[in-house]
This record gives sequence, structure tokens and C-alpha cells, in this order.
Amino acid sequence: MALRHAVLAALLDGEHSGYELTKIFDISVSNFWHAVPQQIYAELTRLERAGLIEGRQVIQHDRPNKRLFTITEAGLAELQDFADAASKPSFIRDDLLVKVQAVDGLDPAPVIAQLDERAAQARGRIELFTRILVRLRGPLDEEEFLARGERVGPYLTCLRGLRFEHENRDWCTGTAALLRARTRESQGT
Amino acid sequence: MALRHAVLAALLDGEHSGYELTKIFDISVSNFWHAVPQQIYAELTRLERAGLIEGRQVIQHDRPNKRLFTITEAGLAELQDFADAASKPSFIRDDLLVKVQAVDGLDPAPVIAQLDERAAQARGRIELFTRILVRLRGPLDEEEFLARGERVGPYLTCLRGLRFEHENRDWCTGTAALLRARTRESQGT
DNA sequence: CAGACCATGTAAAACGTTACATGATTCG
DNA sequence: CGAATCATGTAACGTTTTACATGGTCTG
Repeated sequence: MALRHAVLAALLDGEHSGYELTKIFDISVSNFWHAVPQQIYAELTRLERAGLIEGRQVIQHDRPNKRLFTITEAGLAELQDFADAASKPSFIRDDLLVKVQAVDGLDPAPVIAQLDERAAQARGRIELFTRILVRLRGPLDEEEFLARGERVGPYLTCLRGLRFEHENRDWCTGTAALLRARTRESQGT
Repeated sequence: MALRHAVLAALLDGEHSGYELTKIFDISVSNFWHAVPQQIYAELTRLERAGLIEGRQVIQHDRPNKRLFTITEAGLAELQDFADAASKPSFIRDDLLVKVQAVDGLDPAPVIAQLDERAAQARGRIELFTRILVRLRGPLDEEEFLARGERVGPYLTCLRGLRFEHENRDWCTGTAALLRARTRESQGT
């Protein structure tokens, strides 16, 4: 039930359309909550009906019209209640790790290929997050920004995403190399 | 649809009961796939019906009877098909990160408390994983084991879990310290 | 004697994913 | 002229979570 809170959190930095939120979810929010567009649009409808957000129509001529949403006082209160309650333990779901777990009983070649691919994706995300961090902190350096910046939440979660992707890249690269070496070994090269 | 593959992967190292699998899922498998007991029992029923695993009844006198399951040839083939197919992107879901994302608009005290708690959990898991790794590699050192061990899959995923929890601990500790410092700042201490 | 551990499930409700739908504009 | 971007949904289906249920043994 925390998709709604992820949406509310994303609306803290001002008004956004559903479409913008899908972009935000694809990039930064994906560090801690994954959601597809249909989920977001459905949640926005529910949130508005519950009075936790307010939408206003924006008429556009060159593009389809859109609705921009803002968090309400009730929405803020809901977020606070959520923050006060105990957190559920986090969880990861990762197909690729299931494959690595099982790799001893299988042909390792496809797993190695997927590890390489995942490492490449991680590199992409590292670059992306590095750029986002620079943008978020503006003219300040990191220490300054973290000490005195106005909105550090997204910066902190992005930092975590960055470190996670570093870990991801290194682990995937190392694991792929190891499985390659073992394949050569067992083929008697 | 990969809960079934996580279960199959867990059965690669021999027969297990549903109850044992719930324990295994709580500990090591939780690094990449979370599942509650009801899910596991339901999946075992489906897997057996599909001929991917086989169960045998074990009568016990001091305890309730149990069923031990083994993976079949068909199950192995299914795992291979799964490994060959493209992986879905991994995702994390974490309430606590949603709270940190939103922390600028909220009372940070409960978030800080939860970060401390999470850091403590991470420390517990680091110890646990360190012990599991020692047990898995037996008399060999890590390099030896990874080069020539028989079953490295669970070792590799556990290594990743260990690093993830290190990251987790450090990030939670650092973030809690930072939010504390900012709280003092804004109160004019 | 209360609580944890062993052992396995059913049922309903909530949530998430996939497929499909629409339609205009801009970019290569 | 095909693909991507903007913009928002509905409907069907599958998966996960939550609540409930049972009952013996073993531990403090």
C-alpha cells in the first residue's frame, strides 16, 4: 500500500502530471519503488478522490491536455502517518540472482551474457545518477548541500541508488569473469 | 512468475520440506526473492502437479509428518529455459527509502529512528552472511573455493547479499547522522 | 504454563502485470 | 513514413498479502 506514499513523496517538490510522474518513477524513484504508468494513473485517481492530492487541468494546443497534481494538507498528514509507522522490511526481486543461485546445475553461458548486460545497464545508471546528483545540489559541493540544502531527501535516496549500482556493476562484472574462468577450467583449456 | 524458479533453485542442493524452504527463503533467498510460507506451500503443490518436483512423505513420531521434495529432470529443464530467457530488470521496494525521499516535508525523528533500526538489522545480517559463507566454503579459502568449488551459485548470491547489507548499514548510519545534524542545526543549537 | 518451533494449509482481499486502446505532434 | 514523445486510461488476469486455522512437542 505504499505506492500511494511514493506518489505523494514525488509530489513534494511541486506539481506534476501523471506522465511526468511515470518519468520520475522510471528514473529516480526506481531506486526504491517500481511502478508502471497504469498503476500511477490509477493511484492518482484514488488519491484525488481521497482528497490527498488536487489536480488542475492544463489545456495545451500543440499537445494533448494534461492534469497537474499537487499534494494537499491531508496528503502531507497521510505521509507523516506513514513515516511514523514501522517500515516493512525492504525486499529485492531479481530474476538474474535466481539464475546465479542455480548456475551450478545449468549451462552458464546465458547467465554470463545476462551478467554482462546487467553490468552495462548499471554503468548507464551510474552515469545518470551522477548527473542527477550534480543537478540536485546546484552550485554547492556535496558536503555543503547535505548540511544546508533545502531538499535533501531525493539527494540521499539517489546517493543510495548510485552506491547500489556501483555494487551491482562490480558484482556482475566479477561474477561473469569468475563463471567464464570456471567454464574454461572445466573444458580443460 | 519466478517464485517457482526460486523454489526450484533452492531444491538444487537436495530435498527439502516446505518448512525448511520457508527458513531458507527467510535467510539466504531473501537476498533476491522474498516469499511467505503460504506462497511456498502453494507453489510446491503447483510444482508437484506440473511434474517439476517430486515429494515423498516422511512419517515422524515426535513431530508432525512432513513431505520432502526433490527437483525432477523436467524441473531442471524448466530452470534452464528460465535461465536462457531474458531477465526482467531487478527491483527494490523499500518503505524506508520512500520516507527518506519525503523527509524534507516531515518530522524527521521517526525516520531517523527507523534508519537506526535498519542499520542494526543490517549488522545482524552481515554477521549471519559471514558465517554462512564460511560454512559454504568449508576448509577452502574464498579464492580456492570460487575457482574449484562444486556449488558456487549460493556462495555468489550470498556475497552479493553481504555487500548489499554493508552498503545498507553504511548508508543508514550516515543518513541518520546527517538528519540528526540537520535537526540540531535547525533548532539553533 | 506461556511462548516458540514444527508443519501445512484455506480463503478473501489487495495489489501488480499485461494486453489493448486512442490520437496528435515532432524527429530523423 | 516510421518511430518516439506526449498523455491518459480500461479490462482481464495473475500474484502477493493478510487473516485465519490446527495441533503436537519442546524450552524457559
